[in-house]
Amino acid sequence: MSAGLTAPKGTFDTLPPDSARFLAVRDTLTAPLRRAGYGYVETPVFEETAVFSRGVGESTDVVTKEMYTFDDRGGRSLTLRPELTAGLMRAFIEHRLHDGALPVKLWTVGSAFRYERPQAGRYRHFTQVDMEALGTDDPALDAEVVALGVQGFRDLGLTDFELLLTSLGDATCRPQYRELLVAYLAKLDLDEETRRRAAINPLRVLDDKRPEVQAQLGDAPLMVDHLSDSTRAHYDAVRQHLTDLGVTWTEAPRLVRGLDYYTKTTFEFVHSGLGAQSAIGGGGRYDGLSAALGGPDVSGIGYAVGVDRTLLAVQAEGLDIGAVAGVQAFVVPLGSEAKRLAVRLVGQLRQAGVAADTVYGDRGLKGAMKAADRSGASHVVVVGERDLAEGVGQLKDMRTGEQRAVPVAELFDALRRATVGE
RNA sequence: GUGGGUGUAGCUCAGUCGGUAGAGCACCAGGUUGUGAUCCUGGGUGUCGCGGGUUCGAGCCCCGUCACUCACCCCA
Repeated sequence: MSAGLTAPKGTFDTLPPDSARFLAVRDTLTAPLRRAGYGYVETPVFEETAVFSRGVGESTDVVTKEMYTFDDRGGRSLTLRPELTAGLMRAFIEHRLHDGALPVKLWTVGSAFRYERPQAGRYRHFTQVDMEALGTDDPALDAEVVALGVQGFRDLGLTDFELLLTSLGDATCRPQYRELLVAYLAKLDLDEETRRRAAINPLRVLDDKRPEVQAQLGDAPLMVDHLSDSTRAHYDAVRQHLTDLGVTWTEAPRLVRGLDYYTKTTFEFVHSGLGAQSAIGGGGRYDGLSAALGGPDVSGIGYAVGVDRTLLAVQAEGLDIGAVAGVQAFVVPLGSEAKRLAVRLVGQLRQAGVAADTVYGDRGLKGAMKAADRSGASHVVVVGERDLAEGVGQLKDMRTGEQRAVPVAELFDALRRATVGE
């Protein structure tokens, strides 16, 4: 709009009243984690670049072309986190949490950064809720993690979302399957770009949305048909537990994730009201991540949910969440003497836990009443010169319009009583 | 990174054939020298994204550029 400073490309500001909805979504998504014994963790928003190049995977798009990487003044290569799991795992290893009781259950929420072409629901700066259950390879834990994700969306009132579920195999069966798939893809008529992708990560070709590509994949071999016995047993157990937990899902044998660390159970939450960027959350098991970062060979599972995208989903479904409460009481002074009383009264009310406000700047009575109306206050006190001369203020109920004189000394109590229970 | 669409007031938008801007909402003030939400009246709050070109004259036409947006890709 102006030629002045603007938020960087691909970023946005969240302002009132939308910001209240953002907070409500964020807190609703994390509540199930807190109820399930997950502990809050805070890690830096930037890490040594190796945390991501080794953790997320050297060959991934995220690492090769989407990271904000820079050298600091000490010559260290640092990177703004493109996701939150790798940093959490780094902290888990650094502080030897694996030496304690297992599983270690953690969650965090915060900013992530990726240099991508902005699009609906895709930004260069975004906010994720991230949770991890580390150190135990128990299918019941996989089910717990998935169910907690579902719970967050349910608590928001979302209905137009779906859980996509599959197993990506493990270190024993995936390499064999990968060979099968590579051989299959080699026979297809694919463009240069897709051929390159097939060489780096053949599984990702399965996820291609272009009809001309999909048309050729009709009888492509699927990972779920080539799982090892133990991996299959694990996946079966996960599904059994999910059924017991009342979670429904859609089998998605072609589901692929763009981060290299995923193994076995893999899932995505998609919402139908968001356009192309339909994934509001995703995750899975990553039994090789700790070792890749130089830690012990421990397993892990977790997910990331996009707070901004979930907010878009909430709005797409027209859900009324995080409505701004406004204040309960409002004081309108006329004249400098009344102003002192108003400031004092509002201060007392706030200390007593009553949400209160007054007007600032030079405003006439009409304008002040308008501000009082906008504030959402149910009760307003008007104090003018004439009232002060009589030692009273006018207490007005904004809903009924009724107004009565109250002695100045009793205004605080009268307002506090009037707003109780609101 | 590739391709399409759009940029006019705080917001949503109109602007004819090229003649230097308008509506609704919002906001402010007055009607009521002391009363909001209704009503009436008044107020435009603008670098027509930016830069250049054509023209007597550009919001409108041309070129470039930036931003936003949608899709591919990627993914939260």
